[in-house]
Amino acid sequence: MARKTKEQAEATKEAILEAAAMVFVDKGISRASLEEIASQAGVTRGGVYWHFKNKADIFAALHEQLYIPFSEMFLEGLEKNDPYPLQQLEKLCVDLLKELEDNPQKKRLLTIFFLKCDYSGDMACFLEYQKKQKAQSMETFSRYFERAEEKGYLSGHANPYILPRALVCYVTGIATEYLRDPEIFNFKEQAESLMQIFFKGMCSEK
Amino acid sequence: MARKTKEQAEATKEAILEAAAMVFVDKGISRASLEEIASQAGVTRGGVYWHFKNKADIFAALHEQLYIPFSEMFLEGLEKNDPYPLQQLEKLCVDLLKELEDNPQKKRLLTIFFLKCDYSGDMACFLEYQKKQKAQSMETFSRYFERAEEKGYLSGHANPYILPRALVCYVTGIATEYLRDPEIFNFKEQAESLMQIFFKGMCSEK
DNA sequence: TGTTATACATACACTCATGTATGTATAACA
DNA sequence: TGTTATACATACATGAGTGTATGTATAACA
Repeated sequence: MARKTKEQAEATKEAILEAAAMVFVDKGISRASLEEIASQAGVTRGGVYWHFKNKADIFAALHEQLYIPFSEMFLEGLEKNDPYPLQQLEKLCVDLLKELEDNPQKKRLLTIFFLKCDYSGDMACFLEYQKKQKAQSMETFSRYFERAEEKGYLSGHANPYILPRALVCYVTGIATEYLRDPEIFNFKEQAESLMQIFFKGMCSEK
Repeated sequence: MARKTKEQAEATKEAILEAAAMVFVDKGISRASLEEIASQAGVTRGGVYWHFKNKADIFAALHEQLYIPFSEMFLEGLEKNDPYPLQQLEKLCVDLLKELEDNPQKKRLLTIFFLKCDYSGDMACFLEYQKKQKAQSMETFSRYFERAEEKGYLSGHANPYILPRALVCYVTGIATEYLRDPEIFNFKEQAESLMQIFFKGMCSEK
């Protein structure tokens, strides 16, 4: 009773990833066993080793699943050439937070990455990956701030080199604290205020 | 050749903690073995088990070492009754970042807590501990903002309920990103600018 | 329609860290 | 000064997870 169709095989691969996300959130990556992931996906460890090299390889697949879609949002926004780049960027950040609140899979994955993962040994390479991802985000953010500066929307004390870094810190900080304790924020109501606190300080006009 | 003096025993206990911090940063908590910690501290596993119940118990000791001193800073500031509570709070945050940069032990410990720890199983309880710690920080921050509001220093859109949370997110976000890649920030030069970005948006006068 | 590669299941060998039990020299204390 | 609790070292037992090797039914393909 073995040998499934190609589509069926792809389905079990996704089932394994889905199961892995659940087990990782629950037990943490270090304590998660491939045995438990396998059984929760309805296969044995043999099946898991067929689709993935090891635990880190599963993690890598989940990692891409999250980080690809996030960066696209901000790149698309750039192409619109909005007359108010700061408001545009602010709104994108608000949307990002709300999306995080509404999308349980993203919530699960980010929880794993921020709180259920020990980035050493096999996993250290993902810090490098995240660094590159984040450098790219900041590069994108810079474009928004540069446009804002060209149009004279930036106040003097806010230099455009440090602003994108500050924004990344603020947003990831909010996300981390939210995942650490989801009850402290209700993004549907508070995401706007949160981002306002950051952005209202940079406008040269009042 | 066993049985040391009480002071000697206390010294080996500290040696174990020091060794643990080094091994935790290097291998991560999940991959760190008590054997390696012991040998790096100049004892055997027997010695480690004499002073600590297990790995989580060692972690708990390191955890307290960091979180006690941090919260005191902001409480002391409150007693001074500074006429400009926002500037005072801003300066304390700047000092906190610079302290993080200058103090290698704090840097090591925070790196462990943010990047080398998988908060599940035995370790899940520390998230609770951190939540309480952070709630207390926010409580303290609130006092600064309340004073600022009484004196009319807060602009309308910045409500004092959400401000302390936002500040905590910003500062921890900066710390996390800094530990993830210490080269992106130089706090000696940039800590002021970073905190300015946050605070200049909340003052009603320009 | 026969062959082959696929998509797993099963079985095996091995490492490695953990917890505990026991031994022991000596500081502390009366 | 004898006794006892201390501060470890040593030895042992154990399990849990990992990686790989092998088995096998069948989809895919020619």
